[in-house]
Amino acid sequence: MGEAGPVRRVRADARRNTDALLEAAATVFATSGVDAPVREIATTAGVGVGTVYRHFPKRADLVAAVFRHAVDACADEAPALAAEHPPGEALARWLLRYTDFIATKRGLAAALHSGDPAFDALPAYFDQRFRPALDALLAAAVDAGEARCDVAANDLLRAVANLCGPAHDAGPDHARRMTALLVDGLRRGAVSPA
Amino acid sequence: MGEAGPVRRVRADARRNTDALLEAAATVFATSGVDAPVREIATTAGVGVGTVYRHFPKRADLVAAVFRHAVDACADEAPALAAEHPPGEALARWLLRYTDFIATKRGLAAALHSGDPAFDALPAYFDQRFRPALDALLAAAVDAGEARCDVAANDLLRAVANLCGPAHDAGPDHARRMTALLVDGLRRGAVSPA
DNA sequence: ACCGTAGACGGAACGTGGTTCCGTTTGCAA
DNA sequence: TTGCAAACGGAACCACGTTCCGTCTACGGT
Repeated sequence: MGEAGPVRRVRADARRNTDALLEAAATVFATSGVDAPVREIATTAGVGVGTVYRHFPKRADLVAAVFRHAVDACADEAPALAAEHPPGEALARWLLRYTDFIATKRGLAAALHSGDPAFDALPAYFDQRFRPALDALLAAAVDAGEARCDVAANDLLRAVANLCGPAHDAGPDHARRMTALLVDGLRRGAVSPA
Repeated sequence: MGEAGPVRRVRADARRNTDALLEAAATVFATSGVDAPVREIATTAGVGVGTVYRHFPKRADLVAAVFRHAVDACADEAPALAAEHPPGEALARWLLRYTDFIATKRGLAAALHSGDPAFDALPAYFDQRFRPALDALLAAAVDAGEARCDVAANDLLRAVANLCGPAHDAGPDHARRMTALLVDGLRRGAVSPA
């Protein structure tokens, strides 16, 4: 099931452009929304449209790639936080980080439900990356007696996501405050470690 | 607050075209989805695009008009059914009719949440037409002891709509069967009339 | 019945955005 | 240094929504 034969090395400029495109797209999507024209992204990346389509055959593929990239960045912070903070603290910090992810990517999330086949695999990817990440944090916190044990990672992910749902509220940090509240409750019901 | 002065009569051909467009749009939307190009609708209606835009300044206005038209058609059947059937029967029949409406207009419903200002008034219109219509049927059925009295029209509308939500199920009449189930429950808990 | 005109009509033309094509350039291994 | 597979750029193409404007016509007035 591994790679077959000597993988033809990707050219350095090709990799550089892929990265530039991913970064440019993230910026542009944040600035002008997910509907920003491909040309704008190409320009921002200092690249021709042809190059965009070489790396991402369809516009939706680029959107999907940006999404995965963001998911990765967020998920990868879980172990990092776990290494630098006590379990309960790490859990709280990561959930706040996750809150930002959800809040930031609302536009992308909407696009996911557009029916485009390029997005079909994203929900699964979302789960596959976030669930284990949160599971680890949660287990550690529970073990350390710093979080209650009757909440599943999945429920937590969904709950926080929903908490950030309706954006017709006060200040921009409303979501963070709500999540903080939730986390508070999460850390209270803890039982002492065995 | 009434009309001011002699309203300049609308030309006969103008009205004919509006009707033709509404009908054509409904057909095309059902056939090719809500994203069908305006030109296709114009052609189907036997009209030039200029005429489409004379009657509906924005594409979204046409979509909204078709939606309202469909709402009207469905709501107007309520009194008609009430006149031809016993209350419980009328109620059941109309809810099935409403189920078809929901199932058929899923595409339109999705468009409603696109943020286009042309759709802002539609949810209110939906309520304003359907709630009273169902209220009447429901009240009559309850009075006749043919339906339980502890269900609100609003809840029923929402429930049926949700029932038709996920379309990843079996046969195309899945929604109708689900609604039938619901209606069954509705008619059971009835109490004899006073 | 006939006119004059407000208003309607059709469809070419325009602007924007996605996608394709292809001649040119370039990283890299021999 | 050289050869070429692969990558690049961006003009060109196509599909849409929307606008413009010259032409046509319903209909109230004579």
